[in-house]
Amino acid sequence: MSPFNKSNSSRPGRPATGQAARGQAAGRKPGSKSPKHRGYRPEADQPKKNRWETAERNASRAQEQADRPGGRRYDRDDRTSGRPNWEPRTPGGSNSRFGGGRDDRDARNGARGGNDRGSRYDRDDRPARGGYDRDDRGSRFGGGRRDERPARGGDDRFRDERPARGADRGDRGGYDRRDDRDRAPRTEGRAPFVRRDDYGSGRPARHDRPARDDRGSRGGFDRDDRRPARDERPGRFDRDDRRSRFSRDERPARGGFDRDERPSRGGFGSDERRPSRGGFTGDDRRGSGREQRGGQSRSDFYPARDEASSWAPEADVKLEKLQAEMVTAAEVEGTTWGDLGLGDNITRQLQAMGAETPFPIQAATIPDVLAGRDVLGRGRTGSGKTIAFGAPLVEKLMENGGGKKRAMGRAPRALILAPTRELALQIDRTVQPIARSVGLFTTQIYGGVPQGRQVGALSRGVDIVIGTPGRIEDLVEQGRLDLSEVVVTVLDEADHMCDLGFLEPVQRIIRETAQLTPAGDRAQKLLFSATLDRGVAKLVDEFLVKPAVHEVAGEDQASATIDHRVLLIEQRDKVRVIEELASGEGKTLVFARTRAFAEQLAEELGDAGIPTTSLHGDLNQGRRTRNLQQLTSGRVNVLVATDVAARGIHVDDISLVIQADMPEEYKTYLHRAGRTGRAGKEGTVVTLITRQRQRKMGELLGRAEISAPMEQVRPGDRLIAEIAGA
DNA sequence: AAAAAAG
Repeated sequence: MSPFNKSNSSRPGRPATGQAARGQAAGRKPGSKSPKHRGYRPEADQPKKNRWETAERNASRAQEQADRPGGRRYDRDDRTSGRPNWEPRTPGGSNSRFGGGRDDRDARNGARGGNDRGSRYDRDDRPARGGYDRDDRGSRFGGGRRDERPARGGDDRFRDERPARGADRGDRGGYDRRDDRDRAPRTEGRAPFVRRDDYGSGRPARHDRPARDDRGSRGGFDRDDRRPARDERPGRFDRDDRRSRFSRDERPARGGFDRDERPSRGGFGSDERRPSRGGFTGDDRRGSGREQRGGQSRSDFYPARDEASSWAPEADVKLEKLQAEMVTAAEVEGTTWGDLGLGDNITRQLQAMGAETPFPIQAATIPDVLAGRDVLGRGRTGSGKTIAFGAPLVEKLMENGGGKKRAMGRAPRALILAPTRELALQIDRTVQPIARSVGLFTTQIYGGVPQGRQVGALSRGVDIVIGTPGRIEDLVEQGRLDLSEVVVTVLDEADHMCDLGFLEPVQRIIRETAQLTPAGDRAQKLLFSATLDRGVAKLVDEFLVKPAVHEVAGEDQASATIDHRVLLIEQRDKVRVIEELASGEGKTLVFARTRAFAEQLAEELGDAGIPTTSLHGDLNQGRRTRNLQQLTSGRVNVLVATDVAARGIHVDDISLVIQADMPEEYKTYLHRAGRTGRAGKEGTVVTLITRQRQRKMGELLGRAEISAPMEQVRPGDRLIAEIAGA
């Protein structure tokens, strides 16, 4: 164990293992007593700790009860019972001071305490697992008990044929200690307190390094270059150098104007030579001609956004829709998977999963994906987008599998990026069985869990990587994930992946993927979202060539099976109204704008006797997974979430979506609403606003093309009960 | 403001 590791494990709020964990469970934070320690805070802790012990006891009892099969009536969320009254912390205060500042990500996140590590709510979770668990398993992820794991299609059936632990979930417990030894040399000499920013910007040393264009083709066959032997590098700035392959200052300025230096990618080195950008609008197929791109219109496509890390609410602008090839449901009537070009194994698997015949969006995109084209797909929430890219992707990899199939340590050939871990997991649950049906392997790469298991899976060799940008980029930087053979890249929720904070990592990751397939074809990019709009231009312009654009005709909001309502309330009545709305029979998803409010609401609903759980970024990953599973399994009927749950997450039979806070963006409204009314079922969306927001809300609904009555209500009104019962 | 990275 390096000194770095020691301090690391006792960072405030950081989930700990082994000895440290026992210390924490007893209310001590090892190391934090020493002024030399990073976790040191001069006093201040004492009274709070006492409350903690009580809280932990209570929570532990509650969890034990709740965990017992057929245990007592669940009248209170174990998570919230006995919760101490926190002294409000300045957001990001202590955590970012000690643990944060690792890099610009923390700077971007600014005030926030630093992801899972600094989770304010982790502690509630800890006692629930019981100390003996940790001793037995040596893992803080012991909470991932098997019986609690979400069902995964086809998983068990294939367990035996898998390479050991390959493609497994990261949070099952027991991370790989050998990995620690492997990593030990790597962390030596690394300055733990140096912010990434410091070595990521303006350091003279950087200029020694070869500029990006000197590296020649990034194409992915220059392995030696891609995995520099770290030992050859000057020791002290090891990290810095490692960073270089991905480094920021080599990146073209955002928005991707200076393509000239790049080796011709698909033939557009500069804007002038760029072949019909209109391809993006589909006019290579449709001839829309609406895309007159004179030099002057550029700023429309690349709104000059301030790069500043400070966040300012942006106006909710409705960007132009993409001109797309329309499919109608009638057209695809009677089409089979085989007609679209999928093989027998995949067809059988799809049918085993309940997808008898293709949905329209699938029928539209699959042939183009198989033909090797770049594809943009827009399908309403719940319209089957995952299979639309997952199935043909697997088919393509299988066809071109060659002899490398199942080779140890083979590099992945497909990459699927998602904005949240839960979505990545969910995508894998769909794609993995399809891949398995033809002998291909997937693995999930996402943060919040130890990386050992993921790295292990990669070193055994996988075909499809599914994950979130942060960890993927991290493993690439570490040289543990080689994307140079990735010939199909999928962005789910692509418009969201182009939002500030996501775009740049995504661009860096895509730049690491292959440009050409071994056969010399262009590597494919597939972008999918229910709200695909001009926002993806930044990626389309840089990475896609003449993409096919598809959407399903007639899938507008008016045709959806969702009932929209807006309730005008007094601010002080909000919680009460939510209680009344959430006390109905069906599954209810409540959206709050901030984690703190989500947590508070969950607590208050629990106190009101409504079994409620929560999902947001202040929970550790084990807890997140478990809480979502509680809703899926029906153990609780109410989940309060931040927008982490807004996109993509599929839970059967959510009958009511409550927006405790109005969304900032019309697209967010559509995605939140899309958690209900899935696959033709009915659902209701209620948005609570105060009178001051009335106008804004009206405009937002207009952009979303939704008409909803606005009605004023007070707690106890019959209308509320009607909606709750609906 | 949310999300996304440390074994």
